[in-house]
Amino acid sequence: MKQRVSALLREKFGREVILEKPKDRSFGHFATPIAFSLAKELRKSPMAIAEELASSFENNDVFSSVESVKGYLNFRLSENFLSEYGTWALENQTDFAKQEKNEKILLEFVSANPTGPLHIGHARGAVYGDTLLRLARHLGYDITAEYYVNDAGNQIDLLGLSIQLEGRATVLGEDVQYPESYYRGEYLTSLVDGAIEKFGIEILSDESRQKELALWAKDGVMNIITKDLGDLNIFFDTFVNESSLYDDWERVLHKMGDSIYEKDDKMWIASESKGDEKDRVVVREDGRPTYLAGDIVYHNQKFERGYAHYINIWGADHHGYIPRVKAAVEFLGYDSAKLEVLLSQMVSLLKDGEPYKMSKRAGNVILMSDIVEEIGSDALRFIFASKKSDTALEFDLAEFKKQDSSNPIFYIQYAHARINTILSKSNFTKEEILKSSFKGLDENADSLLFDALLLPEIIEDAFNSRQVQKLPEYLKALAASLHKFYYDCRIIGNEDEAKLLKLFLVVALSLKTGLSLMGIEAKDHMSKEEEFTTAI
RNA sequence: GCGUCCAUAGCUCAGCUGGAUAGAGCAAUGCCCUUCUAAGGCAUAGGCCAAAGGUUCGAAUCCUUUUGGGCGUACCA
Repeated sequence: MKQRVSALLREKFGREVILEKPKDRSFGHFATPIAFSLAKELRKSPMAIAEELASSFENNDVFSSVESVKGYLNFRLSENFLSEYGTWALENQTDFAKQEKNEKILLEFVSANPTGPLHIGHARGAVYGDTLLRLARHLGYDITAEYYVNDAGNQIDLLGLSIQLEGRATVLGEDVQYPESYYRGEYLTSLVDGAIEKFGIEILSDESRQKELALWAKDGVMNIITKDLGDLNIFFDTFVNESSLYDDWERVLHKMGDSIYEKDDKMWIASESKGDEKDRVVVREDGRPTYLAGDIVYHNQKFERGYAHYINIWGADHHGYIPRVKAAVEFLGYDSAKLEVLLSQMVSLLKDGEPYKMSKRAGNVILMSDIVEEIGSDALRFIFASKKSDTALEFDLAEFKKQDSSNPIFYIQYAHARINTILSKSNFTKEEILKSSFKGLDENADSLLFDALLLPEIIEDAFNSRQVQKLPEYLKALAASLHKFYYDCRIIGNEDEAKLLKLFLVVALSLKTGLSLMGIEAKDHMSKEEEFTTAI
């Protein structure tokens, strides 16, 4: 819709025209301040220019009116245009708001270490990534969702140790000495049980078998992680194991040539020359690769797979890591501009005023699965998707648990359910409704139709700007328009009942499509919990 | 110290590539169910958009500085 108008104006004026949505619908559907920018070069007042431009728009299929107000050019879309578009949308529901971008994108997100269940901070990145994924798919991108599994390195050794400690303390009843860092949590008990079953109880005390234990255990942890993600409707296309990449190490080293050098018995990458603060160690004196080494092979492998664009979603605490990875990509001979790193900021959770410090190594984590259990996947997804991902978010768990009108997901679901209820109460059949015309709608109805048809622009804008919160913001506003319309205008029995129902079908389509892009299923009915009143 | 992100209503947050009177939810106050689910609607109140400069016809938005925060600044991930 906007593209159409925008293209029309571009053709007419021979330049890109800024198109905006006026705050007040009485100004029209779209507006442009173009007269202000033309004022200088034409040496005329914006008002005069706007007047001239407005009067040049006669006999137009798209606009019913073009007016100049205080230098702005305000456009009102014609009934014909809106009506045809609305009808098209209902006839092509699955294609509504879809596009064919046809670009191959690799989206890597979550990638939490396979050493424990996901916590609330991971959930934010997961929701952000999955929402982007869904938006991109809808826009026709050929996008792959990938999870990078860090199944090599210190954290894996620590997993083996942690299982042994847990087992020795709880099963063998030993008085164990805990080191400074080790994992703890309920999931370890089931791993201990599984390990005993698989390897026999002696594995708990054999330090030489820690690695073996860990490599077995990480698969169990990955099962927990993918199950938790599945509960949030998040699914990955591919998993890449860090451990599988090191066979390639020699070749990748060679590929980077002089940018890798040896000093003090260690291997370094000359990342400082590419904007990093300093050069970094990639292989230690004892031959063990650092974390960065894994990322170098991994990114080489990514680029060799040949995508047009790469998106990584990282926790914001890794932001300092971006320059060195980009440097490595450059050294490998690729364009680091193709690699886009998006950050998912910290989530701080309060509970009765107590701040929770989120650290995976401390025992005191808020498990994502616990929150999903308490408030549900829909509410969690909605709240995370509603906030800009790159700004810190703080919320109180107590507030989060409320399941009333303060929860916007209920508000939107209620709007969708309302439409469904009215449809089922109407005597008109779906065919009759679809056959009726949008023409002759009053201003409020016209405005609602326009709002509902705005979804395609919102989706494209949300993805292009990587600001997924634009979608929930839009859905909230559309639901509000629907609720208000519903209150003001009785549908059943209205002389325009069929066409109003058709209008509602468009609203429902946008709500449903929008929700599905957030991984939320639109509800047709809201069941209100019975309130029992005590008899006196 | 350096890098980076941020600062908008009492609270949690929106505010599109600069544009018409600064927005929502919660909390507060007052209304609206003989009417399609009141999980709803309406109204009131609440703001020197952290501060100061600058660019512009026009700034919450862009630039600089200051103040106050988060995060990073590892051969940890």
